Amino acid sequence: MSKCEQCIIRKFSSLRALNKEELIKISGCKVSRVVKKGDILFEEGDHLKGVFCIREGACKLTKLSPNGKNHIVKFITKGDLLGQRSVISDESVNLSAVAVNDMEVCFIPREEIMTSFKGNPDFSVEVVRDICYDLKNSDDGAVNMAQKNVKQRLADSLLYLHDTFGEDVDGFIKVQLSREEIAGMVGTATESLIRMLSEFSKKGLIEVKGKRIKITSILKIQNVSDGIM
Amino acid sequence: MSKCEQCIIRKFSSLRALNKEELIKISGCKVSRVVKKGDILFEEGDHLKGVFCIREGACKLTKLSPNGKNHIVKFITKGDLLGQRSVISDESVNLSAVAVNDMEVCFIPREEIMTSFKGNPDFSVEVVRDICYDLKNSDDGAVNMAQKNVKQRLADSLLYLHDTFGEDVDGFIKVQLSREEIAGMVGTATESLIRMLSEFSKKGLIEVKGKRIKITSILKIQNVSDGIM
DNA sequence: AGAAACGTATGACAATTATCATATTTTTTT
DNA sequence: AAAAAAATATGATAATTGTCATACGTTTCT
Repeated sequence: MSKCEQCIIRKFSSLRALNKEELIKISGCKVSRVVKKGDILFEEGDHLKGVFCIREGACKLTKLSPNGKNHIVKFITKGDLLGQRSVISDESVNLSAVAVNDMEVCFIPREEIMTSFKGNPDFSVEVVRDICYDLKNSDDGAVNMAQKNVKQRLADSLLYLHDTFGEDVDGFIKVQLSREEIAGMVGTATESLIRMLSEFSKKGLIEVKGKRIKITSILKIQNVSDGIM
Repeated sequence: MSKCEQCIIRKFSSLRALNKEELIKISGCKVSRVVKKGDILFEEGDHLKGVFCIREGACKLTKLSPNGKNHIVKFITKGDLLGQRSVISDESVNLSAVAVNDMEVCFIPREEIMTSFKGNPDFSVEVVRDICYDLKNSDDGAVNMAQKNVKQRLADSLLYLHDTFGEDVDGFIKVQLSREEIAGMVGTATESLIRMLSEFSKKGLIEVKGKRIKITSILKIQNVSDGIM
């Protein structure tokens, strides 16, 4: 089993603020686990006993809307921590986490996180910084949802996916989502989403091959997002 | 000048986790200030040098959408702290704060907050808890914005206002907003909002007297919010 | 291989919402 | 108190988006 000290996640998440002793301690009690595509890490209402480190793969954070649709709030990818919010505030999670591809995750028990949080100010500042960043993004997202139309929101979602997952060798976004899932991100009906994807495709903004999507012109998509059409 | 130790705000915000010495120290360097209705506490992009304690009155947190409309993200009222996020993460604010009525606020310099945050684990846990709570609400809000229609969102906004400001003696919500401001909360055109208010009024869900709004049946509004119409 | 199930796509239509024009009312200013 | 400005209200219409029906293509299962 590999040690936390050498793990890449440490470099990019709030864990970077931990000292050697803390890392060794965590290394000893963490549990590694493989999560298959479609598997559920946790569900709305669950009480988490620790945080997940994503070593490989990605998952979506979803929330069941009152209308019965599954809304994708965001994606958590390699190098991210998952579950910080509810572990530290000691509340049940308000979102479900489902793997969008095969994952490899480590589980760090709540006690370890809290001990470091209370004992290591550098760590607590980093954790809060992470959560504040999420809060800022969430507020921005809410404004976009409220003020933009579906076309603009689709543009936003495509840019977000591109940003989060990057491109493969052919320039396609490195994640495969169903049309229904994308509709769930954008907040629209699946049929409407499909139509809009074809429209974007016809206008040469994107190229679609099955589930794979390539952004042909970031600038043009950016313009759509900003309402310049 | 009154002391922080006796201030009501202390009881309801994360400040309750501060000890006597910390409170006395803060008491000594805080600055009280009166903010008139319509005055700006800070604007998108500003770098805050401390947090505000709201002793009296309320302000709206708004964000200018790419479409040029002012979206109201939330309200901060008596007893709340304002600016924690950006003070602790040491980033510029992403929202503007504008007084919706006359306010009385205290300003606590950044250094005081950070010293306590780093030195008093109880306080840092409370602060994070507050921010986590905001994050949870923001995520929920984003989902509602994305998945609900305008009518449902108006119901949500009315319930939120009722919750946040309470009722006056006649049962009207204790805040007066322009139609444009409410439209900015809901994320719709002002004309659409006005129509929907009349519709709610005709159906007996609310009673409208000028800028004053009374919810006649919380249950019915709740049902509208949930899509039961 | 064939059937069933599912995801994707498209047409037709209805419902929702935005926009523009124009009253009407309220508030502010002079 | 009258005039001007701003906010509220309503009608007409267009644009956007959702819903239902149906067809087509893929995947899955036996």
